[in-house]
Amino acid sequence: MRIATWNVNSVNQRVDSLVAWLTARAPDVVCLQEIKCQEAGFPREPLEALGYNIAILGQKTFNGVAILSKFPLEDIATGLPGDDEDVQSRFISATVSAGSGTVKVVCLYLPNGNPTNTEKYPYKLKWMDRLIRYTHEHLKAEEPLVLAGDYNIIPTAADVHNPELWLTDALFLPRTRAKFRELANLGMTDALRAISDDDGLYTFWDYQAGAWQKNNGIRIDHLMLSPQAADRLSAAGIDKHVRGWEKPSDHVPVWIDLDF
DNA sequence: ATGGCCAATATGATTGGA
Repeated sequence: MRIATWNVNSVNQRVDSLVAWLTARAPDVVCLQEIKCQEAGFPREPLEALGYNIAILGQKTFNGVAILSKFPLEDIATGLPGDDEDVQSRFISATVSAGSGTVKVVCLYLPNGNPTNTEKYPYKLKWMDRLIRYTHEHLKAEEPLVLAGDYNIIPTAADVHNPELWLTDALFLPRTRAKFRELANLGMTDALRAISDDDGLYTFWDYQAGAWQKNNGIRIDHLMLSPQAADRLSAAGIDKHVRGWEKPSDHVPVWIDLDF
């Protein structure tokens, strides 16, 4: 089973790229972030034509997440538990069954957290605490679980082209990275790092200041795997070339293969 | 952080992104 994540930065701006990429990479399940539309405005038809079922948590203008799956989507749930006041559309989950196995897939869009001297950074840290609690609870099932999405977290200095520039940024602050390690230490495996220790593996290049041309990137899109999912991991990759397409998102797709 | 961007909005300037 191939599972991918991609922050598309407006799904309606990315339909042509999405169709081209889905056709070439042929993922079974795709987690999309920043669809930037309500459910009624989601471009269902071209994606359903490729054989995908779709679960959507939309929001006007900002955020918004969706899961595409060639297998039926069951037990769809929206919203990360732990804060009834949080109305931002950043979390949707579903269970996917292939013939030979079942996996729970979570699609998440973790808050950016900048500027750090505003309420945005505490919101990010609290969101991470909620994600850690959610994961802790769901790991008790001892089943394949994949947390895929835009984490807005640079885990280590090996995941950024120029670490010095990010030292005070919400994506790279010690407190942010410590909470990411806390998630990992529950027993979640960073799929890409289980496959490769290479430097220069990035998933985001800013639109500004020629970041793409200079390869001034960061790795912030991740698939975190429960032990039962990690034991089935056979491959992982970043589709970097997509950043060079016409009218690109600033993020590129990341994918894994699980042996189901 | 930023020279340089991009997307959405009852739009033509502002907000948010990372």
